[in-house]
Amino acid sequence: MTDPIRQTVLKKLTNGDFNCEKEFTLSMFSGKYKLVILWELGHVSEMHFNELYRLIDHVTKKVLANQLRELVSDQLIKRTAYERNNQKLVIYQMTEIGESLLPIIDQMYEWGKQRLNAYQIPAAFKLDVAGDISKDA
Amino acid sequence: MTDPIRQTVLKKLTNGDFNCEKEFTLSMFSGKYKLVILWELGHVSEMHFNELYRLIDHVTKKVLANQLRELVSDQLIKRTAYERNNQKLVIYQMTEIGESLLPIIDQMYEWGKQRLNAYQIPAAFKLDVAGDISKDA
DNA sequence: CGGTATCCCCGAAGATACTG
DNA sequence: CAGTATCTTCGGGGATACCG
Repeated sequence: MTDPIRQTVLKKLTNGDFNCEKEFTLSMFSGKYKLVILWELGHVSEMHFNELYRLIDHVTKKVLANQLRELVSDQLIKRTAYERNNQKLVIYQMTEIGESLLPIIDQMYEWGKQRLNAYQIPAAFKLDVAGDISKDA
Repeated sequence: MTDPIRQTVLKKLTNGDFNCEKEFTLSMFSGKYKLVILWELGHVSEMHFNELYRLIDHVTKKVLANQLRELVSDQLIKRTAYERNNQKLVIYQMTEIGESLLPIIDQMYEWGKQRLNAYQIPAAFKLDVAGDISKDA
């Protein structure tokens, strides 16, 4: 797997499934948990599989593994395996390319926050969000 | 239908299906043709249904109607029906809220362009893109 | 710890035909 | 012109169990 861009994406490109480069960008983070993963990895230097697994509500290992695999093959994050005390460990961390995406994600966060505030979203949601990395209480 | 936010989105909000406000933002344009629609409407003052239909490759009327309906109910675009010479006409145009999303879409366009250039995407795609509203030839 | 392997489901999108 | 109405397909994601 030396492909610079994920196979499916390439296929879509050649098929003309993307109308434009913005759809290409969209495809980078359109998986259900990709934004959270990028967000979290954008705030710490590294993370283990199970850390992410525990952090992200309701995700299954299979799906998480999948999202991570795609993010890796899109070169937004990188995976490093090593060993300590006969224990196999793996860390995930952002690449530069992944980091270059963070400003966009930040803007998405801000836009959503503005918009949700404007409509007084039910407390149920606000509680849920409190678990996320938001500075304001 | 006086709902400020689309039902499905609202349901997801109350269910806690969104981990964060960035996922909410994502849901605004994650339909297959929403980015193009917003992009096009962002560059002209208004557009008819069939103009969009002809402009967007491979979309079916059903799907286009669906995407438009959701964009309307998310208040990103607005729909106006009127009559001329016994002909029913409809125009779609951006709302202020929709326009506030354009900077993000622009950034997505730029990011994708950078990234695709870095990998010399096949000419087939570049031709496809040429049909889009891009200033550079 | 860091994943696979199966089986299943559901909803978005496609194909095609029709309408006021 | 601006859509509906059906029927079908497809694949991302969920549930659960197992593995080195």
